[in-house]
Amino acid sequence: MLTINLLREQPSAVIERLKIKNFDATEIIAHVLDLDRRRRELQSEGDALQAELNNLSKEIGSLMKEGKKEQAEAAKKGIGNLKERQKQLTEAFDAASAEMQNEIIRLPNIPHPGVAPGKSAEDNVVVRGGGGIPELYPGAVPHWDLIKKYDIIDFDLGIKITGAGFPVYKGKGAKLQRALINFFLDEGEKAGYREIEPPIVVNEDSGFGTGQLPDKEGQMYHVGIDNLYMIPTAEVPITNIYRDVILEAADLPIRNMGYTPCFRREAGSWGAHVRGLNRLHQFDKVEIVQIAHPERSYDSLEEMVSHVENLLKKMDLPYRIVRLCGGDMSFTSAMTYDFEVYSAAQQRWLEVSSTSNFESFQANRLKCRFREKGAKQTTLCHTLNGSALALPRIVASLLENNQTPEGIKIPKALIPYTGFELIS
RNA sequence: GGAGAGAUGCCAGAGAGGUCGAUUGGGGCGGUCUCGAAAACCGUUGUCCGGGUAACUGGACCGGGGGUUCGAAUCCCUCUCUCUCCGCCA
Repeated sequence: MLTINLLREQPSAVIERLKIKNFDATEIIAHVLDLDRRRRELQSEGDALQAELNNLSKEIGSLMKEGKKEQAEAAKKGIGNLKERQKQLTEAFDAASAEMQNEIIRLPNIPHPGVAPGKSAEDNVVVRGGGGIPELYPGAVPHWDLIKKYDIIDFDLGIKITGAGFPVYKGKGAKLQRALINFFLDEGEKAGYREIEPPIVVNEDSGFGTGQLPDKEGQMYHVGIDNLYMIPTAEVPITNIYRDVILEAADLPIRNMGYTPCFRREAGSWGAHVRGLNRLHQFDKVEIVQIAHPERSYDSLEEMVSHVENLLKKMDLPYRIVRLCGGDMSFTSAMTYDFEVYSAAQQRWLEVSSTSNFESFQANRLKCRFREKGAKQTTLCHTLNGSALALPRIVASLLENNQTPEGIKIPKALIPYTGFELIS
């Protein structure tokens, strides 16, 4: 959520920069500023009235104390009208505030000046890449065939137990999951992240804090009886640790990470290119989250990008890093890097991580602030997060890229974690 | 799940219709003393929304929401959470 101060102070600059996201904010901002003006007028009038009422009450109080009953009763007489007026003012103020809030919430985050304009993924900027595209042997097949051949991931069994998109990992398939999670967490710890094991269902306030609610409730599984939401990403609980918190500047940046299963309904997004592990309702992910000083949040972003890149290098996966153009960025992000690994048998790039700086957009909703040493004033923090990493597509490309006639070779860095070198 | 108790500022804890943003203690910060530190003493210490260049100033906030009243931290209703006992249980 953008701050009202920014909209007040530089409305035209906001409109200009939101064009990069192909968003025309002209009308919304005009409406917001109008509501803001009205709201402030109403508040001034309401506050003055309240001050008058407070004074009258105090007078009545002292009259009562002095035993001047009649005078006190007389003073009560005029109050009725004032209270009627106050009721009107309060209602008008609440209405204007609520409407303003609803309008502001519709505005996406402002992209960083470094974000390129563009309409779709076609316009994204490839920053760099690494790892050679492997030459597969003639009998190579996509991962959805490999998992059957080696009986390591079972979609049909998942359908029986739960439904489509809930795979069952078996034997070496299950152990590979566990190995990847431990590998990612250990690497994260080396990079200075504190490990968190959060709840995987959250309340409404948390959903609102990171921006899943009120808009995207259709994308989350909802536990109706207790009004809780199953998390689509560990970003939600881990970032919400800092909801309604005032930090010290010296505490920043804060680096947390956590492994959780993630649940996504993916309503309406099934179709071509989502076979096998490419898109699931439940998957495992290690998420890294930083709370940063506004002046240094892009250092944090670079640091996170290097960390993710390092993971991909260690697993010898062919990858590329892409800076998303305005049109392909999420509503809440100011700058996003996507990491893609090449899936040799599918012959396409698969997104395995999205690492973003949200600047103060989430922090404003979260009320996550910090204070400079000695300062009285608080300032919104910047929040960042990234997948490091999401498992399914990593598994897909590991299986496809490393397949040989003898079986699937496990990358060296993972062998200490799997305890085996080959899936055969 | 049943019964009871409770929710106040960074923490502990007063406060039970009138001047309470809230006694007091601890902690933190600043100062005096000291070569320095401790102790002691003095001072200070929340958040949010308006107005004002500023000094300053109006309003709100005592778990959330609603009500009674001229006036509520204090009374009533409701929700949430915590604790104790009982039951159940990984």
